[in-house]
Amino acid sequence: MKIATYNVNGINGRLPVLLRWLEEAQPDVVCLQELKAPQQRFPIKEINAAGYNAIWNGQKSWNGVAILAKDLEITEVQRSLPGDPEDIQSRYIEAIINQTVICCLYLPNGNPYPGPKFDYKIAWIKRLKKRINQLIKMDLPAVVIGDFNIIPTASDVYKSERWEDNALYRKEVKTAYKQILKKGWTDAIRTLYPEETIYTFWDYLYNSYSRNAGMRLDHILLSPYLAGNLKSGGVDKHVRGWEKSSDHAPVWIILD
Amino acid sequence: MKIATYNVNGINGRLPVLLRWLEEAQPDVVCLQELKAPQQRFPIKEINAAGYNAIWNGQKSWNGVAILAKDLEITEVQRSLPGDPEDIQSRYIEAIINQTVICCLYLPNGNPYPGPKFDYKIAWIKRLKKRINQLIKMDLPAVVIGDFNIIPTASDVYKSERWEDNALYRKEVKTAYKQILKKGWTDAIRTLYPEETIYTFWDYLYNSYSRNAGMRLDHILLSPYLAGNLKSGGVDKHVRGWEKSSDHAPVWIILD
DNA sequence: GCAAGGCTAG
DNA sequence: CTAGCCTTGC
Repeated sequence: MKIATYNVNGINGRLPVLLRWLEEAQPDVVCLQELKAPQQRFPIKEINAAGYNAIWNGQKSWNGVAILAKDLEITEVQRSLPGDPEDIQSRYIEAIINQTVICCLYLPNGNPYPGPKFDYKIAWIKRLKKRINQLIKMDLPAVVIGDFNIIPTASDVYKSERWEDNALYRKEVKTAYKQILKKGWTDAIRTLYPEETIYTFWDYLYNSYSRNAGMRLDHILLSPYLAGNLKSGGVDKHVRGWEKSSDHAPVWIILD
Repeated sequence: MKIATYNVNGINGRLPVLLRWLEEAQPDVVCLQELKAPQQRFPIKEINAAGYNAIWNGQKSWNGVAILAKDLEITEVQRSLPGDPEDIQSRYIEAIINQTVICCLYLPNGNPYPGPKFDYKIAWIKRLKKRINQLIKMDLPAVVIGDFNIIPTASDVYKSERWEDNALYRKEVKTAYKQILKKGWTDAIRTLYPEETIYTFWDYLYNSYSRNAGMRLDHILLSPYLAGNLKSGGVDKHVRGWEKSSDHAPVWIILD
């Protein structure tokens, strides 16, 4: 089973690129972030025509997440991250597909630091930990996947020294990520490539992509149940170079 | 010499359509209206690459006029319509090309009627008459061409009875147009096709184009000196059906 | 319905 | 830089 994540940065503006990549990559399951479209404006017709079922959680202008699956039933489990009924941002959707729990997330960016947006990010991570640690406790086959807006280590960003006070790289955030791994989650891409420089995001500004001034923000975490099934994985970096591309590239793994 | 007018409704958004039409129609002289681009954002490089010289009078967001010519020298005569130094709208540009005076105009729409915008339109027409009647008095070969925002007669609009109070069809405006013709200007398209229903504009709304609910707003007037040289002319109506088209279609004549 | 610009967020 | 939304004008 090939499982991928792609922050599309606008599902409607990105549709031609998304369809082109789906056709090329043929993933079985795809988690999308930053739909930037209200629930009714998700292009379900075109997604269906490409051979995918989908569930999604839209929001006007910002955020929005979706899970797509090809020839597999999608059983929706959660449409929001438990723990804060006041939180109305569409950043989380969870489903069972092919006997595997798929947790698709778009974690808050948190900038500027310090401030309420950073506090919201930290609180959101806390809720996430609670949710996903339950999955481990229940010994379920689970994948936590999406745009974490977290740069895990200095190797995951170009010129890390410039990012110390950025919410993507603040020590509170890196610590939280480490704690998640410590509970038993496997960072699939880093496990496959322990030493390589791997980025999943390049800013639209400053010619970041051509200078390869990127960062690794999009992650795929495997529960202990699944860790041994990891076959391969990677970043479809070339997609970032396509005309009208997102600022993120798709990330994928294959589980057997 | 083939001379055309085309209200592009945004020169930058319309560039692919404009270049496609230039390639297809091969006009020698083209007058453009509604550039909707400041002076510095006119795509002169692409226009040059298509084989055209150009002069233009840009304005941020609104209006804007240009004259293009292929293999012909453009001698700019006026960058605004004389008679009101306070008028800063970019609606007029005049040049001599191939020994012919080309007056390219984008006449004010004038809606809503009544009101200051309508008064501005009437005042603008008065200034125009003054300018172009001088050209006749001097017995010059001259073409007054562009988007007049005037529906000359009931035959020039779908369901004329609905338009009596619209600034495009108000009697003051129709009367002014008739007065212009009376001074000796020849409405080239109407002269070539005295009886046909000919439209040059179809609103983006209400499926106007597919219902052919249009109007004739773009005109080419010939001075007496040139009237006998009119060979042929027409409206490139099919261009209005192209993907991402303007709401106007190009209008052209051939003079010998 | 469409284009531009100004806004906000990244 | 880029997307979406809002406003303005037609």
